[in-house]
Amino acid sequence: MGVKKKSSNQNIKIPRLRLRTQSEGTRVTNQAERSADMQQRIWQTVAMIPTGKVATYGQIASLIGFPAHSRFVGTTLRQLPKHTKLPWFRVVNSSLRISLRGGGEKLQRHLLEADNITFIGERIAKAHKWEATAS
DNA sequence: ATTCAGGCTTTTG
DNA sequence: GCAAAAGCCTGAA
Repeated sequence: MGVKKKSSNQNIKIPRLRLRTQSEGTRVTNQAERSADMQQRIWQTVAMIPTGKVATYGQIASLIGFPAHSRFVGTTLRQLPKHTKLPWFRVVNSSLRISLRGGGEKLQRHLLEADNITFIGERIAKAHKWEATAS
């Protein structure tokens, strides 16, 4: 594969989404529109985490092109409806630990274990970290 | 406009 | 490995 790698950039394929057109009759600010677009990208990226793998918030943020927005990834996932089809539970913090506090932690771990993911204490085995590769 | 808290990350000690 | 501090960015009050 004659792929030239520049700096520490990984061979990651970033999903390209069309910017949605302005909805009629509804004026949205540029900022709101940008956030909505970021959320779309977050959803799409999270959706492609394969079963048995986990990604970090920062990893998702980098994949969508905003490496400094790891917290926003968390905020976005938090707002998901309970019945969502998105595998939100496959996103963990940079220590490969569950960030959720309260009852959510138990649920997330349960869902991850259902995906055949192994824990070492509170930490997820490194082998489970998802490495997005160019297809 | 300002302040604060949030499913974060990285650096230091 | 862990705790504290500092960055970073957004949404809500």
